[in-house]
Amino acid sequence: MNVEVQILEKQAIDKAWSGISSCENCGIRHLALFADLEHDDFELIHKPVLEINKYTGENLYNEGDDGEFLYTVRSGIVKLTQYLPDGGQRIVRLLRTGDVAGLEVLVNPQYEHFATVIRDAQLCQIPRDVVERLNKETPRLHSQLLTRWHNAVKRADEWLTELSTGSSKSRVARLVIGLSDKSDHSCHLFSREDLGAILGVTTETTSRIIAEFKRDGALKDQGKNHFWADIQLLENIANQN
Amino acid sequence: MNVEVQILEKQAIDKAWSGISSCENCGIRHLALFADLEHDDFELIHKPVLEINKYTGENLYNEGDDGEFLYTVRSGIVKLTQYLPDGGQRIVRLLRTGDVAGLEVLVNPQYEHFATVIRDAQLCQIPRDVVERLNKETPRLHSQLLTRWHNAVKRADEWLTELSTGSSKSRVARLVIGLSDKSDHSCHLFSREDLGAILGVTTETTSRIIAEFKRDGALKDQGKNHFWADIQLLENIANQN
DNA sequence: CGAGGGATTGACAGTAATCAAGGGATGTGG
DNA sequence: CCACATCCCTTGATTACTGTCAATCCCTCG
Repeated sequence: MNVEVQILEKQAIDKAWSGISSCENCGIRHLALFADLEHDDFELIHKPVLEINKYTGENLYNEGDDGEFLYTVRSGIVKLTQYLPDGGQRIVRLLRTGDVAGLEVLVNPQYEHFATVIRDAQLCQIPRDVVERLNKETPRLHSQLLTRWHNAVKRADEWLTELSTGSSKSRVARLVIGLSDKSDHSCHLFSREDLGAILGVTTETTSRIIAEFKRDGALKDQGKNHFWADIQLLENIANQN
Repeated sequence: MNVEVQILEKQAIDKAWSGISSCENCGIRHLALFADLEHDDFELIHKPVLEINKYTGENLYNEGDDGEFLYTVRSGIVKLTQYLPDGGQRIVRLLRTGDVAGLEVLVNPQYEHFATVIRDAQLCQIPRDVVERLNKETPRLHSQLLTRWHNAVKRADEWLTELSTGSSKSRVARLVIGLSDKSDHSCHLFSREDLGAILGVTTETTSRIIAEFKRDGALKDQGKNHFWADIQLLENIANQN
């Protein structure tokens, strides 16, 4: 952990101990796990909720680790990866603002994925105890928890039907669409390796297809894996072969 | 719906109205959604929970339908299917004894899949109201609900890493292992079309690979899609190419 | 400027999809 | 009881796609 993170965490610790209000007044609370909590509920938080920063490539936790914390994503993107016995790997989900990493520890003591930041992220690190206690003592957390689980399943299903069905080209097109901001056609991609692990294809295939999209004008390179995307054209590609 | 089903449903209706005890004394309750409920909780069930029989090929509900019921699978197998805009289809999950179809209606009013029986099934049809009411009034349902959601996500992730990663041959091998009873090496498969839709490959490819397994002795045909499986050999196949 | 890591491209082999035809079981009607 | 139709499974031939191995390019960083 670098010095900058330590300092940020120090500030966060101060904030947490100086008053639980950090959660109650959270700027993204309407998106977060604690959205429905009321004033008194926050009294139940007796362990610090840290606000931490993690940078691309850093790891949150590993599969099999004892699940001490849940992480709410405030900004950035986290990937969840699983490995096969033969070494094959697959990214099974991406987490973005409002999503929670490590929900499974409320049911099972160990993490079920490798969680890695793939776009600089700001996270809330919530001790498992806190969520368990709130879950026992206030009904206002239940519906948020059910909603998170529901979203995870829904996303997993879409991942399967949209990103793991059809030709490589269709799948890359669907992924690019999913990573695009439809309002301004901007699109920030990940490394070809990660894109491949999301789609279950090799990095070479991914690279070839994205290069082809660039040649066809479906993507316009703006440097740093940042592109302008022709959504309509990509949708046509996604729905044909 | 045929006459036999009507008669069975009639019996089930009689049972349900004759006393809510049908759920309280359910033979598979330890596996079911209501596992943790206590005597008084059953008083909250004011609508009939029907026990229905459905046969292979019959449909439980369609994507987009208004979700009036949840279904607990007592026996048999139900597939959940999703379609792509271009007509492609994909089976995203199989439900077996103890699983619940249609959980999503507790969060969202409409079903999110097509649910179809692929092995003759006995189901409990539970009105959504009943579960919602229980969920509001007794905390003992929460942990079961969270567990169901957790299982659904876990299964979805395994589906992706094990059944949608690697060569067709590996994937078919993994699927066959997953459908095998390890204690007696028996294995009951589905139609080649369904197997293909589970794996995201064509029926021809699936058929070729299963035929090859038969020639190699990994599977021994016992008629009616029933096989003896050499698990060890299949695992070797799954973990190489 | 050189080193290193990711992205791209090429050539080729291997795999899976497609199109098409046969085989085998089941069920129905003559 | 047999002939035939139907449905699904199997197989073949061919094409198209994707993985593999290897080389090169490009950008960033030291």
